[in-house]
Amino acid sequence: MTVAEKEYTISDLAKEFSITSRSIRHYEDEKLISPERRGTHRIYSSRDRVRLQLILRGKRLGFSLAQIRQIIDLYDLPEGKQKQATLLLDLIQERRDALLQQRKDINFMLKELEMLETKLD
Amino acid sequence: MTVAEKEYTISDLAKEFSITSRSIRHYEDEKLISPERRGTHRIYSSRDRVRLQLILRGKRLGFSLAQIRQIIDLYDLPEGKQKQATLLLDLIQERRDALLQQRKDINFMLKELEMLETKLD
DNA sequence: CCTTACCTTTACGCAAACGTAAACTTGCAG
DNA sequence: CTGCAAGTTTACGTTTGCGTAAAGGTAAGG
Repeated sequence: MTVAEKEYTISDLAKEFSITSRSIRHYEDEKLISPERRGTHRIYSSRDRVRLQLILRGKRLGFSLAQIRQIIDLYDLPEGKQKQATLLLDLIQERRDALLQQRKDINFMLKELEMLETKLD
Repeated sequence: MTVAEKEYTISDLAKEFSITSRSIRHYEDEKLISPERRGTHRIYSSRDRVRLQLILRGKRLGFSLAQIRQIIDLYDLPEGKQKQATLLLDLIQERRDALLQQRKDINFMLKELEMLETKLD
């Protein structure tokens, strides 16, 4: 007996994350998400909702949709399959490096903003 | 006696930061930087170089050139002038909030990447 | 059955951030 | 003086990430 999964319409998610339905459909066009279809209508699961959150996080970090897809694809690993594990680890390392650089940039800018603020006595 | 300031050509900086001269000229078109002219040629000072670094940092963080200009303009305050200090402080706070959110996003993603990595035993 | 709200696809539009080609000009090295 | 590399402007082209109709399908209430 499977517990009833939560389901969402496209506008449910659009409202919740303050984006347009158009954007969500666009992410689908770009293969970032692929909700179930009930007839013609899209039905989003909790997993889809999580994917959308990942997408938006990536966007806030300035990643392109293509890059975000790369990251997301990492989550959909065939579990046991680590055939190309090396490639994946490389990709992960690459992403990590970018994120660490970004964190440095952020910390630098935060310091600068602080200095600017005190300058305004 | 002023110490001789370092000077750079456009391709000096392009090479150093691994971008094209076209990009640098574009930033100038968008009023993000305005190097001295010696005849028709552009001459970049150390201050210009720092500005360029700021621009690139902003880019790595996913800010638009327009947003970056806003940030950069904060650095060029008329020193004593805090006439619109409130507006500026608001702007600074806004930027800071965005940066803090980004840092959260980064930390989240770093954790996720770590989990993914261990999943590849 | 009909309205109303919400969904669908298709497709053209648009701003941002450069790429790229064209057609010069400039400034040294030889 | 002559190359030749590197600079310049002008302007059209390209990609990304949606906005915005247009034209209609669908489901639930009255």
